[in-house]
Amino acid sequence: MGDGARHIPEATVSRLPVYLRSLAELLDDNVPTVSSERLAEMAGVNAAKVRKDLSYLGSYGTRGVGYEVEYLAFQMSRELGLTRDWPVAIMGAGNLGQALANYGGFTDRGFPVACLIDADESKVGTRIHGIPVYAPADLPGLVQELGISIGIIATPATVAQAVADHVVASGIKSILNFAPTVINVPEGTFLRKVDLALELQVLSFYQEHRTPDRV
Amino acid sequence: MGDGARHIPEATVSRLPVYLRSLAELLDDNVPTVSSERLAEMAGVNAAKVRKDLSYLGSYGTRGVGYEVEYLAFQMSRELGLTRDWPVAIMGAGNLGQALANYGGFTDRGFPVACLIDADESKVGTRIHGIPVYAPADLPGLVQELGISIGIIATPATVAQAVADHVVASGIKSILNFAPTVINVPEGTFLRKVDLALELQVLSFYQEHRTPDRV
DNA sequence: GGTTGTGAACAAATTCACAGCG
DNA sequence: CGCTGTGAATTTGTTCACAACC
Repeated sequence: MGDGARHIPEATVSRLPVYLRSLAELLDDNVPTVSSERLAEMAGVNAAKVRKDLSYLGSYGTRGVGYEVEYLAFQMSRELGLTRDWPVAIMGAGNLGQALANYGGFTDRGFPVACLIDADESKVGTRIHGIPVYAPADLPGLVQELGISIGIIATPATVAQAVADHVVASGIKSILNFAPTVINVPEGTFLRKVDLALELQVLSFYQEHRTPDRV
Repeated sequence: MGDGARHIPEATVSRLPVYLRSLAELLDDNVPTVSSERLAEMAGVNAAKVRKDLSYLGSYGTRGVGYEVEYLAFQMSRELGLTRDWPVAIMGAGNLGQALANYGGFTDRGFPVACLIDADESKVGTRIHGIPVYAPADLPGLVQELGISIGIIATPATVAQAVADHVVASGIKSILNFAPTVINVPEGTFLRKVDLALELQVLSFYQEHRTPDRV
């Protein structure tokens, strides 16, 4: 066991998955050690940032040598809580919900899609891409039985807040919101958002103002 | 005309679309003016931040009153470059590409999906959700003819860099990357990324470390 | 009175630069 | 000698607090 790191900055936390992906590539290629310089190149950041970020996890490097890939990958997975699966429920079996259910990337990375939830009676009881569709009222039971820990909101914006409330009431503590609206959650619930059109609007801004190199 | 704002901070730019969405709601409800306080509530930030952010666009508020919703929305749209459409090309007609093509949110917000591009010969020439599928070699011509300005990369990670290079070579200056890998673009090309699994991994971290209220 | 717009104070994040160690 | 780990410096972003103005 043993630890030694506490309070990792938010900015660092959101870069850890990027480093982990790079480490996975290196593992695939049987590369035994990696320098901060090389890891920075792979992750698209600079070397000082890599070293500072990794230092929050502990002193896992060796001066003059670099980081042992396998060991660092293990420590990072552990820190990120990725040594176990986190089943997710996708709220909304419309376009976006179905697409996400069919997107292999979640299951591959330890986030199996346990169920889809939709209010449409005609969808309940069917399977979409192999994933069973349940009614909203079934959610609390599913959370218990399947150990669902994350809710992905893929509903229209109009109902997103109500759906989020139901997700929280069902005992889920983490929400990833794809609906293009702000939702509020109580203390103790973690919320992140992905706003697809927002990203395009930001690109539009920088296209108008032929400003920087990389945004 | 007249202007008066220059060099808007990145953090502000990525909040502008959120404010704009709130303003659109207020417009729908025929609300004539809005205070920074109310706008902050709708956008999920605090009032001081709203005022500072809006001040970069110019002095569009009235002390003691607030901001005129319609006027502010117009100025913001103009600043974001949203007074015209920006046609996009989706690279990759697999799961994710098809889902994005079918996702109404892009077209609705001024980013019509002009085409899908896929290397698979059997898909080329067909239509998916009404969007025509072309071969990669057709891209430069399409950029010219359809005025495509943004490329959305929805290919597997393995080919994402090559696809990005092709997008850039075809004359596109803005890229939104959905592939779970880092891609490099030359100076003068704008790049943003959406990493779906990354967001879940960050939630996993905070779930392990029962840390904050909101992430 | 009410609300904006903004300098000044503060906090977070990034980068520098080098001592410390293998 | 090479590369990490980290304090210090710098930059960027946020929040405060209040004068300016309607």
